[in-house]
Order: sequence, then C-alpha cells, then structure tokens
Amino acid sequence: MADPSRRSPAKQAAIVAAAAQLVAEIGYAAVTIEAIAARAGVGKQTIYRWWDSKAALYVEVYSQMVQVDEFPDMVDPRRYMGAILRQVFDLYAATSAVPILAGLISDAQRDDVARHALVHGLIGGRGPVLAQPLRQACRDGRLPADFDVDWAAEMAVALIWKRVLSGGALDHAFADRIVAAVLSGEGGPCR
Amino acid sequence: MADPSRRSPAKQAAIVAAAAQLVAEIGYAAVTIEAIAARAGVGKQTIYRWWDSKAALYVEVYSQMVQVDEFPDMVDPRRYMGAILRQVFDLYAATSAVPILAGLISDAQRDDVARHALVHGLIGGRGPVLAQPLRQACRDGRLPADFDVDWAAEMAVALIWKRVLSGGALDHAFADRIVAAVLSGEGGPCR
Amino acid sequence: MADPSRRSPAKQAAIVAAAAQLVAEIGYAAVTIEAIAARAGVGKQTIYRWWDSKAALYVEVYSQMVQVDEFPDMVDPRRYMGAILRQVFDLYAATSAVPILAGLISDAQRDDVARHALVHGLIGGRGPVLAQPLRQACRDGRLPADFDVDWAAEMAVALIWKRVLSGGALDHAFADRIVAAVLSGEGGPCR
Amino acid sequence: MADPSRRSPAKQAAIVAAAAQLVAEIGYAAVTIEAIAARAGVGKQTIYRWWDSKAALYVEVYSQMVQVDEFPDMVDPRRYMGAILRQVFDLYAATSAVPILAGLISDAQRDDVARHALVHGLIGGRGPVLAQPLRQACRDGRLPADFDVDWAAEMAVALIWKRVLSGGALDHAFADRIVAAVLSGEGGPCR
DNA sequence: TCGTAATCGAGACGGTACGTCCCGTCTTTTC
DNA sequence: GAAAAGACGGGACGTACCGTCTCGATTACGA
Repeated sequence: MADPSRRSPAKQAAIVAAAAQLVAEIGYAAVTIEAIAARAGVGKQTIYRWWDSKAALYVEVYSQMVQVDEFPDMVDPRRYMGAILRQVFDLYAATSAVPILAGLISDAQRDDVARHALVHGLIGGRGPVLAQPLRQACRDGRLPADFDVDWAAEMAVALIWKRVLSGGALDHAFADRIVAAVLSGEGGPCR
Repeated sequence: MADPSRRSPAKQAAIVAAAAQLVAEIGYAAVTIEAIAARAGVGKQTIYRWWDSKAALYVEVYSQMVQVDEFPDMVDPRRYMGAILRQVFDLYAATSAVPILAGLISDAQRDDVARHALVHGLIGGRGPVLAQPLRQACRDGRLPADFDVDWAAEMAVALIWKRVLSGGALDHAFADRIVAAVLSGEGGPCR
Repeated sequence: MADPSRRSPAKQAAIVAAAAQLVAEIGYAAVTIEAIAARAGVGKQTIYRWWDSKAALYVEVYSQMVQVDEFPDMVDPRRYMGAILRQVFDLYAATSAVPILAGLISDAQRDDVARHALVHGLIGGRGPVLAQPLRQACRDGRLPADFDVDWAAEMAVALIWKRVLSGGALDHAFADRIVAAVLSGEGGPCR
Repeated sequence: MADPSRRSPAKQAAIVAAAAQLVAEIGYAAVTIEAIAARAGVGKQTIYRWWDSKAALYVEVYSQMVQVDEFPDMVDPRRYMGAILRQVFDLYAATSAVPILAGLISDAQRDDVARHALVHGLIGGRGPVLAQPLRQACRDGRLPADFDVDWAAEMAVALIWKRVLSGGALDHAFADRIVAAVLSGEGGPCR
C-alpha cells in the first residue's frame, strides 16, 4: 500500500488499539471499519490508506498481540514445542487474539490478505516458530532424519484452528496433547 | 419456522439446486440469497420462509451432497476409517462440497445455524459416522478400551477442516495419513 | 366481482365487523387484508372473492356505518340540510367512520373502487341525500330557481373532506357553518 | 437529519428533477424511491439521507414548483385573492403540481411529514399567502373587522383540495367562484 | 512570521445486499 | 366441494456497510 514509513505512529497505534478494543467488546464480525475509525478518532480513509481491508488490519493487530519473544531452549523438541504452545495459549488467554484469529480464518474465505497471511505462516504456518526449530532438530539428530516436519506443523495448526473456530479450550493440557500427538508417534526414537 | 409439511418439494429442490450451481460458478462468498432466488425462479421470501440464512440453506445443500450411504465393514477400525474418508473425499472431488464446507466454517463465525451445525457434527463432526463405530470398536476390543475416541475424532476433523480452509489436497493419500495419525499412535494395530 | 347473492351473510358480516374493529384499533393505513381475514376467521380468498381491494371493502363498511335513515322534513332547505349534517356528524362521532373516510379519500388516489365511490356520490357526493332535495326545493320555489345546487353540494363536501383529512372538529357548530356558507349567500330569497 | 450544508446541490437538484419527471410520467402513486434514485443516478441512501420519505421529498418538489413570487397589490381583497389563485392555478396547469398535491394529501394519512406540511400550511394551507393579507385587510378596514379569516381560508383550501383530489377543473372560473364564495357572503364588497 | 502545501477528520456518495412486509394468486388440506 | 390456511412470485421498503470521493480545518514547513 502506501509507504509505511510515512505512517504516523500515533495514529497507527490508535487504530490498532481501537480495533483490538472493538473485537473485545462486540466481536470480530460486528466490527466495521467505520466503527474503528470513529473509535480511533481517525478518518476512514486513513485506515484504507494503510490497510486494504478489515482483515488486513487485524492481521497486524493479531501479530502485535501474539508476539512470541522468549524462545525456550531447543534441546528437547518436545519440551520446546510444549513451551512455545503454552506461551502462545497464555497470550490467547490474556488478549482477544482468539476471536481475531477465528475472524481471520473466516475472512480468509473472502479476503486475499487474510488468506495469504494464513497460508504463508504469518499466523497459522508458524513457520519460523514451529517448523524451523523442528527441522533443525532433525538435522541435529534430536528427531529422526525422516521426521515429516511439514506434517507435524500441519497437525498442530489444524488442531489449534479447530479449537479456535469451534470455541474449544486452548489451555496447557491442550498444548501437551498437541505435542504428544505431533511428536510422540514418530518421535519415539527421540526419547 | 413454518410447518415443514407445507413446503413445496419442487421449490425446495429448485432452491437447493440453484444454490449448488451458484457455488460452483461464483464461489460461496459471492452467492447472495437474491441470486439463488432468481436462479431458482422463486421469491426471496420463499427461501427465508424455510431457512434462516444462506448458511442454513447451505447446511442442507452440503448434507445432500455428502451423503455417505454405503458403510464399510467395521472389522478393522483402520480399514473402516480409511474407507469412510476415501468415500467422503471422492464426494468432495465430485461436487462443490469443499467450497461449501469452507464457506460454512467461515460463516459459523457469524451465523448461529452454521455454528450449531458444525459443532453438533451434522457436517464436520461426522459424529455418527466416525465416532460411534470407533466407540463400538473399543467396546468390542478391536481398539484399546482407553482409546480416546473424542480426541481421535477431533484430530480427524481438524485435519480435514484445515485443508478445506486452506485449499490443500483432499485425496486418498491424505485419508491414509489421517488414519495413521489418528489410530496408529495410541491404538497400535488393535494390539 | 362474484354474485353477491351467494355471499354467506354471516361471513360477510364477520368480515365487515373485523374491518371496522381493526380501523378503530390500529387505524386505516395499518390494516391489511391479511389481518382482516385473520380477525374474521376467514381465508384471504374469501375477502378477495367479494371485494377487489381493501378500499372496496371499506366502501361497504363505511356505507353501513353511515346510514342516514330518518330524513327530516324538507320544508325549509336550511333546516333540512342542517338536520342531515348533524345526523351524519353524530354517526361520525359514534363510529370509526371518519378515519375510514379519510383512508378512502386517500386510497382514491390509487384505488379505482374508492375513486369511483367518492366521485359518484356513494360517499362524498351525497347525491341522493344532499343534492336531490335541494334540487326539489328549487323547483318548489323554496330556493331561487337559479340556485346552483351542484356548487352548493361541492362546497359542503369540500368542507367536510377537508376536516376529515386534517382532523378538524366535525360537530354541530360545523354543520351550521356549512349550512350558512352554502345556503345563506345565494339562498337569501328563501328566508 | 444530517448537516444540510454538506448536501450536494447538484445531487439534490437531480433528485428533485427526477422526482418531478417521474410523477409526470407514471403518476405519484407509482413512483418509488428506487425509481427516483435510479433516474437521478444516485444511491437510494442519498435520498434517505436528506428526506424521510417519498412524501417529504415531494413536499420539496411541490414547493419548488408552486412558488408564488409576484404578489399583487392588496388594495382590494377580492382582486388580491383572485389574482393569487389564478396565479397558482396557472402554475398547476403548467406543472405536475396537482397530482403531487393529491398524492401528498393522500400520503398525509400515513406519513407524518406530509401531514405536518399540509396542516402547517407549507403547501395547501396557503397560510402566509392567503390568510395574512386578509387579516391585514381587516385591520385596515378593507374587510369588516369581524370577518372570519380562518374560515375563509379553510373554505378556499377545502374547495381546492376537493378538486385536486377528485380531478375537477382548476381554472380561472373556479378561482373566481372561490373568491365569490369566500369573500362575498360575509364581506360584501368590503362594506 | 507568515503563506502555502500536504494531511487528515468528517462524512457524503454510488452501490449492493440485506431481511421484512404485504400484495394478489395459487395450492393444499380439512371439514 | 367449499373454504381455512397459508405458500407462492413479486416488488418495494428502509438499513447497513462497503470502498471511493470531496470538502474544510489543521498542521507543518520553507520563504
């Protein structure tokens, strides 16, 4: 879109904050660009200048919300993945990230930005966070060399999306179950 | 709503057919109730009389499309599940069921009918088709007594939804992978 | 429409009564044929069989309501006309005739039956009741031979319609004023 | 409603013009807001933003159409009133004002804007144009001090409405008759 | 210190679809 | 075999937002 360097940081923050508030208050589906603009004290055009759509804006809101910044040690893949997932789920519990993620998965059926974000890992693929460390572990022998990292990542993402979409619990127990399902069968040798 | 016995079967079929055609032609998101009514040669009200929303209508379209009517033998849970999934995926390949299912999962975030249908397995949960036979197998000893059928079903559904939503392949190979992931880890070959 | 002799008098009465009730309760504009049918315990078709439209039905309701049956002596045109008008206004006060008449005048702009009824005196022209006796009075010399009966009738009707439409008072004082306005100027010689 | 200073004069004119055309072509009752919007090349909402209803819009159309701008001398009330009425009737003959006025009187039975406009003389009451000069004439002695201006105005309006509603002629002869009926009886030639 | 340009709020605008209402006709079912 | 009950095609309603487009008021900067 427009040159992001020209974004007024204050306005941008106000918009993102307004968007986050509104999801919490009325839910993703009920939020309109007009409402965000009004809440942020900003013209509609100012939003459209920087984001193509509601979904595009919420991709940014989501990624600011769910910022994994402390990466655990990658000694044991199981431990690592569990730690990451628990951290993410804690963020989910503390923010409105889950309804946003649900809204984005939903919007991905009609919005290109959301679709692209989901498919290309900004959100769902969790490429940098999930897949790469596992790939490294394979190379290092902490996972079998033929371990199918992509499949593991797909399973994890699938399980998370499913609960996000259907309102299931996203707690530590679920995190452990995901790790078990994704790493135990094939991961046996790692033990 | 209204007394279902007064529903005109011809109209109902015309509406469902029009809805199915339109998804195939322009995609779920682009379909409007008005377009369905026009295509079916029907007043808009005739649609609203019997269905609360586009999603409610497509729940019916979907379940007519994906009618599993030949149930394989339940001797081996693995074989059974694989057979069921392959059958469903064949129906998916032959119809517009996948975009509809994606649309419904999407709409479930804003439409109660779709949400209810999804949660209660009429569509995706595959409750009767997937879970019950597995439960039976546990009771019969063909699966370990402590096999977690609900978790197995959730995994299967999650994997399918994920591919439906992100446009991944839904072929026999995928069916086999689901079976492996869902039944091998805990179950082993029925011990 | 259909042969009126085949009307079931009971149903017809029920329909007319329901129509009268409904005007009193919710006003002419808000009444629908469906509501009348429901209230009368009758199918919509039964109403349409006998009347072309809501307006056509209310023409009948109105004329049953405002039935002038006691005609005063026609010795003095002024007295006669005053008596007639007072009688009509008393009926107006006792029934829902005024809102019905207002509704009919209104509907006459889009309903042929109402327009015809208004123009041809069933309601407004008051031909039989107003004009003819005056015409007779001219012939008898109780009014000047060149007295313009049509103009007198038009004035009377105009004044009544105006108050009916704009919600003005329709009382005995108004009746007297009409008589004065319509008969005094020209009627001088009658005195 | 909205801030009138933001109204686009061009759109507003286009809408009013479209409305005027359509009455002329298909009659007041058959005109729909949708048709006006389409004809004016305007979104429906743009009409609803500035007018509450079809009637509200036509109040404006009518008052633009029937703009009395040359006021005759008020020396002789009879002459004055006759001149005004002839002027108005000439405008009626030259425009679609009569069907609009009929439609508005009709709509006043179900639309508050039309009712208010009619009652408060913006349209039919002709309050400022008819009543005030007569009132002045009373004060100046050109009419008897006890001349009932309100009644005179009511009679004039009533007669006009009646012909408007029932399609009677609105010509100079009618204008003269109104003047005669309204001013001669009580007033005599200003005595 | 001031013009002058860019920026931005506010929201009007054309447009699309919504879900509702009621019309007048047609169909089914019940008595 | 008539008529209640109400489904039906149709058309307009008034509303909600979309994404684009003016408009002034407000800044912010170069002269």
